[in-house]
Parts: sequence; structure tokens; C-alpha cells
Amino acid sequence: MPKPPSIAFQRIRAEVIRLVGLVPEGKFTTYGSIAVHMNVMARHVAFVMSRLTEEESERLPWHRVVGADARISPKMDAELARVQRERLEKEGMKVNERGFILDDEAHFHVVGVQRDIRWSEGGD
DNA sequence: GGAGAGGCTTACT
DNA sequence: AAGTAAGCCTCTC
Repeated sequence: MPKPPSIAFQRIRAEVIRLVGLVPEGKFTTYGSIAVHMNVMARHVAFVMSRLTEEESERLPWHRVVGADARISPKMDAELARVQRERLEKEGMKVNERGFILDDEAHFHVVGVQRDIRWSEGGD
């Protein structure tokens, strides 16, 4: 198949949501980790996160997902960034003034190893 | 169908 | 640690 339909994004979106929901409390992961695990680009994960619905944003621990440098994305909305930081600190993590998670090694959650998923097909 | 943007990443300064 | 540049893929206009 030369050109995969946009249904791939729906599957990717669903998987991102699932993986984010698996992140335990008091821990965090990165966009890149999820992206590698899903065999997609990091930007796609970020894009999915930015387009979450209200229901999903309340149901999912989106605040446990940060950038590769273990810091809260500065491009995110200031109010959301503040909420994210407060939630992380509330779960036992220390966040710097710049949004860096201090005990990154201790609280990092490994999503999983890289998989060979072809999102273009209907499921292999 | 082309252009611009998006909660990123790695590499180099 | 901060700034710039290029990369890659999908969405939206």
C-alpha cells in the first residue's frame, strides 16, 4: 500500500491514550519513549496529546508525559503547564523552576521496547 | 493539492 | 543550560 489512510492516526491516537493510561502514579515518561515504543514519530505523540478531548484529559494522566529532557514543554499553555507541574509535585516528584524533573532517573517509567507495528494496515 | 503548523528530537554552537 | 537548524509525519486550511 503506497498511501495509508488517516485511520492510522486513529489507531495511533488510541494506542497513545492507552499507554499514557498505563503510566503509574508518581512516575513519568517522555513523548519519545512512547513514540519509539509505537514505532511512530515523537511529534505524533505530542500532536495527539495536544488534541485530547476534555474527557480524555480528565481520564488520562497526561501530566506524567514530558519532553526527552524530562522537563515540561515550554510551548504548552502556561496554565496547563502549571497544572502539570502541580500534579507532578503532588505525586512526589520534584520539579525545577524551569520545569525540569529533578529525580528523573528514579521516577522514569519505561513504556516498553520498540515494536514493529505497521499502522498502515488494518492490523497486520 | 500546496503551504503552514504542531505540548518533539537529535546534533551542533 | 540555552539557542539554532534540520528531520520527520499528519492535520488543517
